[in-house]
Amino acid sequence: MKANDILNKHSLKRTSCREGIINIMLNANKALSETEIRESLTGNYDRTTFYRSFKTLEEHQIIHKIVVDNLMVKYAIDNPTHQNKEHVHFCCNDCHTVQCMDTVNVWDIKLPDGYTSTEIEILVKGTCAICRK
Amino acid sequence: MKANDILNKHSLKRTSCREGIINIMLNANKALSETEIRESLTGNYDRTTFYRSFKTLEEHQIIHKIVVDNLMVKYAIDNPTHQNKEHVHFCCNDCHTVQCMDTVNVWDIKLPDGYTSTEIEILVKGTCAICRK
DNA sequence: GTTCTTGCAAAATATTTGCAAGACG
DNA sequence: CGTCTTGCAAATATTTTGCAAGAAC
Repeated sequence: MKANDILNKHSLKRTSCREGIINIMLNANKALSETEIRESLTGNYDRTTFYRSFKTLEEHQIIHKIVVDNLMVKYAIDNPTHQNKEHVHFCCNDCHTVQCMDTVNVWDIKLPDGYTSTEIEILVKGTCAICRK
Repeated sequence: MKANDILNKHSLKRTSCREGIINIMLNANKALSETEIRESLTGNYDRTTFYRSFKTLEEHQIIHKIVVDNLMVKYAIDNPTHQNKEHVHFCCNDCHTVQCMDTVNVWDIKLPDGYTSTEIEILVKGTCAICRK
C-alpha cells in the first residue's frame, strides 16, 4: 500500500509532507527520529509541521511513537500485519537503532486484582546483531 | 533503612535535599514526579538541584527513573528486596499514578539470533484498582 | 469556496552547563 | 581546609499555540 492510499483510507489530505513521512517510514526497516526523517525528505518543512504531521498520523494509527529515554524519540510505521498486536521494541545501546520486533512473542501479563490493562509497552535494550559482530 | 544510612552507604554527602527526596520516596507507595516531590519537601530547592540530585541518586541505584511519555517522568525508590530484578511499571490512564509492580512476573524474552539484552522495560497502561471502582 | 494544512513568530516546558558561594565531613 | 553541592543565570532543546496565507478537495 502506497502513502496516498493510506492517507485516502483515513480521509486525510494528501500533502507532500505527509506523503514524504509515510514513504520514508515504509522503506525504513527501523524507527526514525524527527531529524532523520527531515534529512531524508526532499522538501524542507518547518518543525511545527513535522510535529503536527506526526500527531495526526499517530492519532490515525498510521505510525506510532517510541520514547527510549526522555531524549530519544523515534517513530515507526504501523505494520498492518501486526496492527493492534503488542510488540517488542529493541534499542541497541551501541548504534542506537530502534526496531520493532515482530517475531518476538509477548505473553499476557497477569496484574493484581482490580487492575486492567489497555496497552503494554516493552522496550528491550542491548546489542543488536550487527554491533554484536 | 533511613535516608541517612542510605547516603552513608554510598559515601554521598548528607544534604537536606537528598535526605528529603529519599524520605519522601521511602514513604510513597508510588512513583513521584519532580513537581510532586518539590511540593512535598519542606525546603525550597532550585530545579537544577533536583535534576542533579536525581542524577546522583540514580547513578548510585538508589532510585530509578520511569519515563511514561516525554512529558511524564517519575521516580521511584529502588526497593532493596527486588534490586536488580526486572519489574513491571503500571500507569493508570485515569489518575496517572505510576507504580512498581513487584508481584507481577516478568518472563524471559527470546530475541532473534545475534541480539543480546541488558535491560528490559515494561510499562503497562490501564486502569488501577482504585479508579476501577 | 470551504475546510484543512503550513510557516512563522512566540511562548511554554524541560534539561544542561559554568561559575561563584556555601555546606559537608 | 579540601571537596562536593547548591543557586543563579543563561544556554540548549523540545513541544505547543495563534494567526494569516496557502493548498487540498
